[in-house]
Amino acid sequence: MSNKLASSAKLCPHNNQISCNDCRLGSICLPLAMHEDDIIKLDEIVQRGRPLAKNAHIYRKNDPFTAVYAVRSGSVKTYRLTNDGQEQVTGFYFPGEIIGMDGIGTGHYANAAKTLETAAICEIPFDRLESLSTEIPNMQRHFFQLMSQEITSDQQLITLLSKNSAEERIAALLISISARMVRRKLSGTQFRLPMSRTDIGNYLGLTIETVSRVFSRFKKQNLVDVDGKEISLKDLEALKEIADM
Amino acid sequence: MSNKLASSAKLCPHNNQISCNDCRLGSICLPLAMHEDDIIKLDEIVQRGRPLAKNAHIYRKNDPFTAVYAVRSGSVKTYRLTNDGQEQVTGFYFPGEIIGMDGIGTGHYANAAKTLETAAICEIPFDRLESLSTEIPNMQRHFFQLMSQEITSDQQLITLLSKNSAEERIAALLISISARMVRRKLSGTQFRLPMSRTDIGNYLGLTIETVSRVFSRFKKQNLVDVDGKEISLKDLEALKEIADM
DNA sequence: CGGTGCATTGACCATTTTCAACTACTGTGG
DNA sequence: CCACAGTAGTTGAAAATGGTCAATGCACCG
Repeated sequence: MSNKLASSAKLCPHNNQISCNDCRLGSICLPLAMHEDDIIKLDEIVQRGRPLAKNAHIYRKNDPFTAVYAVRSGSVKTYRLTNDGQEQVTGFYFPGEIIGMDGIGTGHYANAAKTLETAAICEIPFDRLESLSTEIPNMQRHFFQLMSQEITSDQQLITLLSKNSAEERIAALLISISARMVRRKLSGTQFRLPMSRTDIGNYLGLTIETVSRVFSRFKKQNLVDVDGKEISLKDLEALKEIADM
Repeated sequence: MSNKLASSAKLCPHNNQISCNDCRLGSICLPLAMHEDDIIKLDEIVQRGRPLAKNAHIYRKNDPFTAVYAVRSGSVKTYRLTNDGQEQVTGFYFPGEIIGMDGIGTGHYANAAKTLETAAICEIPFDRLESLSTEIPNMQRHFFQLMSQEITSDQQLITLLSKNSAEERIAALLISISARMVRRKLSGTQFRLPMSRTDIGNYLGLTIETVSRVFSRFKKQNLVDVDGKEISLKDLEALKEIADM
């Protein structure tokens, strides 16, 4: 019976009874490279809320920093507001990825995070994570790695925005999402883009019209098949070539 | 006699005998908000090399990460290489600012850093800083802050590249450098830009020609006075307005 | 069934890039 | 000490990329 429960938990990522040990994201999420007994300690501090609706805020800019969050299911965007109130999307996050680390320094989140669709989120209170880090050296190291991954990915985006054309930017985003799908053992060539064209454009520094036109061009060149948010990458190699990797 | 030495040390930032306690960058560098006896401990691990020539590398991409560096005098740029070998400048750094933290995660620097002019650099071995951090809680906190400042400033650049015109980008850079001059108790309206037009353009995602034209336009509008690398900001308010702050 | 939000497409426009010519400055070797 | 090559910066004209404005389509929902 309890066995049956565990196995059904593996199947439904929205389930909030699941433990870090059972979670099939273990191989890419925080537990990555942790010993089983350390995972149990981590598991004890992780708060699993009920699934959030689409467009729900996980935290807002300037909220006091209390926790980092792991996406368990669904997807999330982070964004900043410019001085004149415009939105700037700074990242898209998929299951197994961690958000909220930008708040560590100041004690307040520098970004806001909201769900792009129904999503389940694990909350990891930072004070408890901090004390856990002193117990588990691997934990601290892994955490440092996550922070500097954030820096690295921001700098990749800087390069993309600074040097690449609209087509190159969009190809790069598709390739990046594809790779993250593969990491989750899902199809890297057929998936659903959870974000709107507006969000894509905002993230890549393009207007929604340009995004739409590039998708149409890619379609005409038989590089992709797009039907609204459903996308299928028909020629991954050519896309990688365009994305310049 | 030793008094005389100490006072002359304060005057010459290239001097490598100076201690963190005497360094006039103390108020903005790592010692910020540290107790005097903690500064002495920090001082013991800081390596002060002789001044580096212009265009000297402090570290290269993929060098093993062993230390972070504080700029003591002169200035530095950090940059990445794109897959096809182009340079992408990711930051300019002035005295009191810390570089090299992008290496913490992977154990290898993700960027390269080179001097823009003759510069003195303090090397802070990371393993010793790490153990010092366990002794001095403030130290660890301050260090976390530095890392997330890096994230925040990268994200500001992302926003700038994504949303702003050439004029806005350049105004924003000038305002940023001006503010950092003021922080060092120097003139915020008259200074020397240590980097080339090429570096500015590279950093801001513009061609060198566009940078040059924007400077000329600003000059015509009496916002600035430019003579090569010497610049004087004639109308700080108007520039701030353009930079959208 | 009409409304609303999101996406697509076209025509036109603006900003920035590209290409090219020219100037000023710097350092090196004769 | 001068000449000259090489580097850095400025300016102009033409080209291109992406943005703006506007019309239309389409799905979802009260």
